Amino acid sequence: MNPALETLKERGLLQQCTDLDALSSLMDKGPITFYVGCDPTFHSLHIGHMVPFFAFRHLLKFGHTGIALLGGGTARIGDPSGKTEMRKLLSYEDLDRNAAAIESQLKPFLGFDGVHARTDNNKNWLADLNYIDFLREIGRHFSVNRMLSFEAYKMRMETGLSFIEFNYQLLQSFDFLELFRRHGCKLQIGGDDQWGNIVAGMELIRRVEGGEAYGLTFPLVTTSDGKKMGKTEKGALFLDPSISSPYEFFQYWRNISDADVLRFLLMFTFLPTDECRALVAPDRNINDAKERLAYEVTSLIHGKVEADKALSGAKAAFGGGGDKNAMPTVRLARSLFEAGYPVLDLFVDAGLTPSKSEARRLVQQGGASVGEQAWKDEKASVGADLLDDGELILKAGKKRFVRVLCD
RNA sequence: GGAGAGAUUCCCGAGUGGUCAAAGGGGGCAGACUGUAAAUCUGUUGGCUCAGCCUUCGAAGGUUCAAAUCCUUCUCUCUCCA
Repeated sequence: MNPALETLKERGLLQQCTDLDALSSLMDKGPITFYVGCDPTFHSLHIGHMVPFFAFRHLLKFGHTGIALLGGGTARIGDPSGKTEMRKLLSYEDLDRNAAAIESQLKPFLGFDGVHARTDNNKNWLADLNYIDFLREIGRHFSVNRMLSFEAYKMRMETGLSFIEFNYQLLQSFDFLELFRRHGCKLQIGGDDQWGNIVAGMELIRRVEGGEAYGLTFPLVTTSDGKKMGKTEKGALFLDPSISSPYEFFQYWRNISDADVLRFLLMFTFLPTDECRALVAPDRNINDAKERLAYEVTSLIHGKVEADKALSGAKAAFGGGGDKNAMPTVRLARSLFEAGYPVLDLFVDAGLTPSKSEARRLVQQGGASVGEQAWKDEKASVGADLLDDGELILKAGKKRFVRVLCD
């Protein structure tokens, strides 16, 4: 098999391919152009979105040319694949803003140079489409019977599928066709939920242009307990540091299940395969592997400086040395402590708890610590005497720490 | 356009005049067990000046000593028919 495809396979980034043999020999002959799409439905990507972009980088490394397609046009509709409900329609302004934000998140990761890696936005060709022309030229190639048989729509057949969403597949197929025409793009990669859309695009290219194109999907990333990673999940881990701080980001990876470590090392880092396997060997401490994973991914997304800080902060918080300065820190006025800081207020102000009621619960359930000491009395106040050199460590539960700093 | 059904706390989903801050499940949080893991068990899960009070059951009015529960109007969703 072609080495690039081989790499994707051993990295767990290959779920299905429309014609693996043919694609492999095509890629053997020389660099090809591929694309991956991403709809700007929010102003930040989350880690689940990154899987295709890891594959993107692998393919770049093998000399292929990638296009990251921002779905400024398709996002006006919303992809129904795998969703239970219609997505809220966003304003064009929001979509433009989101697309710009996402592009700037991808830039450092993919290093768009305009030659080997570039972006495009399908708004460029979708926004001003003429409906009648589109139906004549593109719509006639789609069989509704066939579309209805796609797994992607099954779920929505239960809850209802609007016509606008039903068109999504045509638009995505049209994207593929456009990229094929404009840039000779012959491969679309994406999550496995995109299979139907990808196949449809491939077929459209064959019908309209008589061209050969391919599709390749990655497994949908779930955690070993079956939860969807990122995507619809609530506690999605975003790339935007103002939503998910680098420290939180690091901790997410540090705390994944044992069963996921190898898979995630392969998927979300560029460590050599052998090294990934060695890290999880039975004679090695699995926690070291998690730490390495956390460090590597954080470094890829937030940069080495932030990764070092997060690692150091985590060590300080969990008692493995490290640097306290790198722990999540909150500044509070010393005078508040001198006056006696009610614990509940303190926990809220430190951001460990969203409300005083929750702070109260935390204390009552024995999850609160002030300066390494369990704090039992919800009514008591924290005085300045507990400050150690203007500093105080607060703990909520076992994993959430904040270092309070007073001037 | 016609006929029905529905909108409940983060999500799903009970509740049909007071005993409802609202069953149950999911998720979250905390405790025990551990390895900053998983699984399991336990507790907890609107807010506050917390044995009390305040705000929540699509929106606005109304009936009542008392409404998530009854009436009116409105908004939205779904199903069936045309």
